[in-house]
Amino acid sequence: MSAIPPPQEKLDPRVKRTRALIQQAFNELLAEKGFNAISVQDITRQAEINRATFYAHFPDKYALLEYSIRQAFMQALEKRTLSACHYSPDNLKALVVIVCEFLAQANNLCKAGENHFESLVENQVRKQIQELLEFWLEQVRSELDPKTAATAASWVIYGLAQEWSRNKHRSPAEVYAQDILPLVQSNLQLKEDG
Amino acid sequence: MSAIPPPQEKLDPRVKRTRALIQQAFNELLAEKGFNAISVQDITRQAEINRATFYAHFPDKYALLEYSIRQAFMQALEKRTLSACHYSPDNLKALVVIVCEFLAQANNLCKAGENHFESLVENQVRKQIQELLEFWLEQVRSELDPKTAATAASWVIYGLAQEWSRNKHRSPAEVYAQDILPLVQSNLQLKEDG
DNA sequence: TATAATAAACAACTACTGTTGCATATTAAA
DNA sequence: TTTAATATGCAACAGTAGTTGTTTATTATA
Repeated sequence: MSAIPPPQEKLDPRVKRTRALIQQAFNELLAEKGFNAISVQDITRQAEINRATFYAHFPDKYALLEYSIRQAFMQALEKRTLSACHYSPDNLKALVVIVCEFLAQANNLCKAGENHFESLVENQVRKQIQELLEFWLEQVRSELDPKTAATAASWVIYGLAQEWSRNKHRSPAEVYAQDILPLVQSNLQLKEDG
Repeated sequence: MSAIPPPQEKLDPRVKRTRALIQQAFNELLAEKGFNAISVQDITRQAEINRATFYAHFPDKYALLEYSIRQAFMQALEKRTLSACHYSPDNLKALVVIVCEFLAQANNLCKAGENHFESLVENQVRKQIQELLEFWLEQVRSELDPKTAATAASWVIYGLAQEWSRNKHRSPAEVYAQDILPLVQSNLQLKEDG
């Protein structure tokens, strides 16, 4: 059994049930206390499964968080069918909005300053941004190689979105995305006659 | 006693000694096994101090790593007297080189894929890049507010340097820094007639 | 030098981690 | 329906994480 489970194909119903129980328990606990304060014991007590069973699915609570975040962010992307799209300024702006809103929501889940929480969110979200950008850039001409441009842009998007999400007096995500769009685009270094 | 100790002022010699022992033990252990594999017990055994004493100085091993990284990166910056400088393209390039070389060195310290290690390094290093850039931007005119420009540029610098440092067949840091300099500068959105 | 402050050592404690071997229950497939 | 595979439950294990109260040793200061 894989530790970070791949997209659910034909899954043993027991596995499906157990993972759902873990996920639900985890979400409930996240809502009531910070990620740091949650132990694997807490999760398995809440889910009413055996602790050893948890370790059969995830190496530790950090892997569970990574998995949850990845799932949630993929869902946010797919809800707006962004993953299947090509590059356009509008799509890029939509991507920024999604990241902003996702991080704002994530900030509500964890008490301030939960270092590991933030780091794991970042890793998972930024990687997916980068993958999407690389996919887009395959179809568009840039001054740079696509890998470098996608890397630069993904870090900028994530970084700015995170700063925005922590700002208490922030403008709407749409407005902010519009504001920083030129900055983000400058990292893609697109050729004008593309 | 503060958990993340401030720059050493007049410090009780016992405190100084203990922290030095912890640091040294930590570095020795990092050299021989990955960060994940190191326990607080390991550190205190190696340093020949009591385990409770460790907790009097650092909340956990992650805080110790943060402290070590911060110290090391600050030293790398100061060695080239960058922190006292103003903005110039040459200084910006030098900063990129420093980050690249620092990350290349850090990658040697930890076995591949040590998730928490990388995250903590990133947090500490990127914050310091951002602080320095904000300091520079106070003296220079930009299209954006300094905070936003510094945020964007700091994420790009860190992100690109990290990708570069993981590339097995990488060009010299100087060359790479020169290549990506325009990209980095585009995030600062400097006014030409500054 | 005498004294007050405090760092470090020590020991004990609760709780959690990650793992293992085995029994039981569920599932899929012949 | 029978059978083989496997997920889960269960119990126990050694090891670690943090914390606490007390004692001892070191330091700074009057």
